[in-house]
Amino acid sequence: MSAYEYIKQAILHGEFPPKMRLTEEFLAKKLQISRTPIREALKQLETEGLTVSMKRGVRVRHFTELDIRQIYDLRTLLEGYAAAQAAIHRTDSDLGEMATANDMYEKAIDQYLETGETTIEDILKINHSFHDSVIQASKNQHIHSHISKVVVVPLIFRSFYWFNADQLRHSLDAHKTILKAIEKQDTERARVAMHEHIYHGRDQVMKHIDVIDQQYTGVEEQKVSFQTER
Amino acid sequence: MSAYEYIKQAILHGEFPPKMRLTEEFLAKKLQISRTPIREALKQLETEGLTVSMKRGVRVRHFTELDIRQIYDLRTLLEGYAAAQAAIHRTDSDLGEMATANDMYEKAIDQYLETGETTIEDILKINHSFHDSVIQASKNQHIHSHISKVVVVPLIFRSFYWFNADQLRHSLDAHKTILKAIEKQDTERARVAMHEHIYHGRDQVMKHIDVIDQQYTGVEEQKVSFQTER
DNA sequence: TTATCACTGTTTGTATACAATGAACGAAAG
DNA sequence: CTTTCGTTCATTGTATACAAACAGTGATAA
Repeated sequence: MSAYEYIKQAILHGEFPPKMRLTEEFLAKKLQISRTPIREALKQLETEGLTVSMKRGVRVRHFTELDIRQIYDLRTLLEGYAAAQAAIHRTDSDLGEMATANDMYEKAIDQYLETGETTIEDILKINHSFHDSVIQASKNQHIHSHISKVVVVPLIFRSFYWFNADQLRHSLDAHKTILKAIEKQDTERARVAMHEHIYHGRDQVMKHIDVIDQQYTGVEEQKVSFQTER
Repeated sequence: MSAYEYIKQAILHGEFPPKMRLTEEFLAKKLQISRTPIREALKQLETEGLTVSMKRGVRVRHFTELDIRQIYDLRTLLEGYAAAQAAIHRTDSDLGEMATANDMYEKAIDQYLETGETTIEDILKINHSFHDSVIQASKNQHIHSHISKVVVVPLIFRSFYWFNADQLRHSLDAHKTILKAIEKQDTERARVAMHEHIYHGRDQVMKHIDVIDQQYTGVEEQKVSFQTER
């Protein structure tokens, strides 16, 4: 696993919480490598928007409620467009891939709810692969990088994805609706269905956002908070 | 000027044409600095999509006609959304900035056509600042990075922006229409006006795309072409 | 002739040393 | 007591040396 992937995962899994200061040396010691590859990783994460480089050091970016809202707006716009384009350009093999991803999704959900041998992580991955297949079917190569940038942020809050059976079923139904619209080449229906699906996901995240905000206060070094304390 | 800015400018100005191989040592010697900052610059350019890293070396990305078409589709989507949001969220000071940018645009065009003391470069910059002011008025902080990624590619072809008087006037009118719609908070009109404006710009670029494609054949090293020659 | 293999040179990947910079701390002066 | 200045230390920025990887080349064998 590259330094980039490691740090990204650590951030997304909450190991490095928002506002935490990431010094190069600290990460280098942690990964047992030199600072050089660390710097590259940090630069990349910064251009992706996951970290913010201050004058001194790099910090994990803190996303406010407004940030999440705006990011979801963009995701809705982009994935809605992808769905509409997929409805135009989809081939039979595209439909096959989307259907496969969705079948796997259904199975994973069943397994998760019944036996518990499938984890939420697995479900998120499979969900992701369905969305990917839609993007692929849109035949716009350039849209992918934009969406991946916008998709990653909510994952920071994945620990709050305590999906219950209803939510999971609802999500599966949404996928099926989207798939059907793309199959029938109904562009507007595909776009709207994707819109609703993503906005529903946003609502789930927003429910927990204040809990999240609380959890990460005081992560930045005390020196900084002392100033505020006056 | 940082290495990143230098290389980016060089690419956008056609000094490093598409498919050209950019070895780190070459750039380091050219800029009289070590490879370390060069590597960072290249990594950043790669995540922005201006260069492509092969197994051996980094090359300036070659954009096909399809690429340009798809990139413009995304730009239309994003800037159209920005215009619509601006129509909702614009403040008086936003309107002021947009109006100022547009006044400067008008003056620059007049100067360019009459006295010639203003260059196309200047006009492009001012045009850019109008679009920026719209994005700013949209109040979505995150949209900016997406648009800047998508705006930069057509600049590679800026040498083909031989705008005539008609085109420049048309562009100015479009700006005015957009501005008026945002002022009146007519979201749909703002979006559509922006759509038309950008698609018109795309058409200008597409007219010259085959000329561009021809110009840059044979830039890659001969060793590669020899294989094809059989 | 063609395929395979080892060798060579070029180029990237990584480690490390040192320079530059900025923040924190403390001392001195108002 | 507060402000300002300079010193010190932590941290990033840059250069450079070396390791690793890969493409190209030529030799050898089928």
